[in-house]
Amino acid sequence: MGDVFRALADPTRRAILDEQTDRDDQTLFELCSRLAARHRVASSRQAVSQHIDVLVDAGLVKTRRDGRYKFRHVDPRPLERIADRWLQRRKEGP
Amino acid sequence: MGDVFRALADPTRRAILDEQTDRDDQTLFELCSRLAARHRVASSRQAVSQHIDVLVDAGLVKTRRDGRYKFRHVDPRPLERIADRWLQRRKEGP
DNA sequence: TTGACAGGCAAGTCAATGCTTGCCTGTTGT
DNA sequence: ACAACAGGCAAGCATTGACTTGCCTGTCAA
Repeated sequence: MGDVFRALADPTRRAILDEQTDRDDQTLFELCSRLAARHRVASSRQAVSQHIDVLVDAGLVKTRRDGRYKFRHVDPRPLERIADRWLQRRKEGP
Repeated sequence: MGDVFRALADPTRRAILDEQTDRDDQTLFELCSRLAARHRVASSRQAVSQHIDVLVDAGLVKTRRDGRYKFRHVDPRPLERIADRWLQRRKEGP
């Protein structure tokens, strides 16, 4: 579970999540070019690939193979319990 | 805003948030002993102090001076918008 | 079949960061 | 006043982690 927090710590990985949330099922090359164009991320293909490994390990990204392509999409479920962890003392009522 | 994610990336800092959420307004020494006793965190006083600096910079912890004591309490507001960032494609309806 | 393409693996480099050590400032109680 | 206590500052060390480089595997189209 700590993997989720570590995965979110890097701004490039957050940009990857942003981009993949905006456009699902991108290939690695497509993701790289869109990261460069729309998020000012100038990382190499290998760097992006390694970031995605971290996101996959954290359970935030799922992959699907199709021939020589590999598609990735965001799984936001691990995020849903993050904020709740320290909101126990929230004021009751609306 | 990226400071919040970076602050949450370290397990010791998450333990500090846990402990401070459980018992508000602790001094540094009190926090250290409780971290050791209840969270198996064996960090020195200076290490804990530096972690708290990171949490303060992220806006997750507020401090209040009272004489030679300094009390700290969690401000969970920066966390409330974290999860929402990547939940845009959530299924609609309940 | 073979060359081009999508992606993966592994070692090495370099900067960020968690932690320690030693010393200093300010406050309180006797 | 002064000793004990709560906390802060700064330099140094060691680990983590992001990124690059070079090469390899597997797939598709001409």
